[in-house]
Amino acid sequence: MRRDITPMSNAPANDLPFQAPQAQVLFRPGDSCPGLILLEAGSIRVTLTAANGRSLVLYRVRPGDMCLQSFACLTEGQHYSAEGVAETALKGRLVPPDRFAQRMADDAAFRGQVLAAVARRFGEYERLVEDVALSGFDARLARALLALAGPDEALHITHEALAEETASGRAFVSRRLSGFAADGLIATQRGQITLLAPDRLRQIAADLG
Amino acid sequence: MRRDITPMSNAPANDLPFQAPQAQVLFRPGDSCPGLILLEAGSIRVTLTAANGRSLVLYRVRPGDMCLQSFACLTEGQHYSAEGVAETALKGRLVPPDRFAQRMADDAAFRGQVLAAVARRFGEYERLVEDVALSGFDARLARALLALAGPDEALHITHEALAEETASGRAFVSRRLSGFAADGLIATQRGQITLLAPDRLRQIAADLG
DNA sequence: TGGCCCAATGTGACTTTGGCACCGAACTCC
DNA sequence: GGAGTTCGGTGCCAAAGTCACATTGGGCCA
Repeated sequence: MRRDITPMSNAPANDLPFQAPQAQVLFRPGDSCPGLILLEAGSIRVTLTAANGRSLVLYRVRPGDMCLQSFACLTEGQHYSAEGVAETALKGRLVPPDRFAQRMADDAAFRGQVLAAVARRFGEYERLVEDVALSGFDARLARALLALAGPDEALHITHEALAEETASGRAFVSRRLSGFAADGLIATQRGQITLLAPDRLRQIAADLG
Repeated sequence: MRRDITPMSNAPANDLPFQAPQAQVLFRPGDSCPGLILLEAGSIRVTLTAANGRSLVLYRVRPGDMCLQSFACLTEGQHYSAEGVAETALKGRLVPPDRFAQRMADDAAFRGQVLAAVARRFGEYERLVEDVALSGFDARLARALLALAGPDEALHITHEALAEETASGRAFVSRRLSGFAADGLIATQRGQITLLAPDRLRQIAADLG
């Protein structure tokens, strides 16, 4: 394990409880893997950075889900290939590599849970590829806004961060947000965006034609 | 099973042998899943098409590998989300859903094989996302040329097909190929491309800066 | 309060990429 | 050798991404 994820002392034999503060870097490309993280509370953001310096958000791990970046490490003895950051304070459990192999063999419920998570992640990767390779930018931006908005239809996020979400550039995000605002879809303040017409955004996100 | 993949009659109890001719469509989005394909010979091309009509090649299944499009179906009872086509004549085995579940539970070697394949596919998805979202076009094109070239440093492929490989448009592929040819990197004839300077192509494919 | 600093945003100019249309060249099949 | 079809080249324009620089808003501190 790396970068002081804190194992708690009264851990049961197989699942090691852990927690991490917000903004903690959980793993970086090249790190070896301490085990499978089962997340109980918080959000992990997994980011990929290319050789040329550009980067984007691959996916997020939410409570009840597991961090499958660890998966390749656990089954193939590989290393992490992306970066994971705690978006919020985290609480969860850590299944060490040997326990992971054992539970995959013996524990049908655990196995089912892992396979289901793998299947979901495959689906999300497909959607991501479709998003970045086949969708128009406005659709991608609208999807990001809808996905990141809270129940109050507002987001606290900078244009810079939105650019990383949409695999685009900050300047272009600014321009398109201005466009959205001019169309009455959103209202922008510094560091905050409010969705005024989520239904019309959903229509843009559908991206036909 | 769909579109007349041909199960052979003298099949052993659990793995159903199958074969398919070249250009056979193995599955389309929405199809339900007949089982896990273990490929012994040939190549399956898996293609994703978006609502707006654009499409790209997600990955290929090669001999010794398995078609994990089936995976989500087998573990979650979902349906295919992409299209699979036999690029060449295929030979392989088909593990039906119930046998799949059983072997995942009982057969450690099989389970290991599946998990390894899953881990590999995750890696390939990451590379694909990096390719289409973070790389410049010339790097993507160079990678496609290198990946698809035979041992004789030549490819038989149309610009149209290269456009689908690179998630781009045919016209733009033509233009950039002309550029590559002008730089002495490749030679083009109708329906064929010869790599003249694979090392320089690899350098472009590395895409720094 | 006023000044300062810095992160966040707005904008002009330019490059790269993608889309569309149309043309000519090359191949195929009679 | 003529017709039809596929493939590739090119002009033109729109979308997307980049870079540089101006501007704004907020927080912080004397």
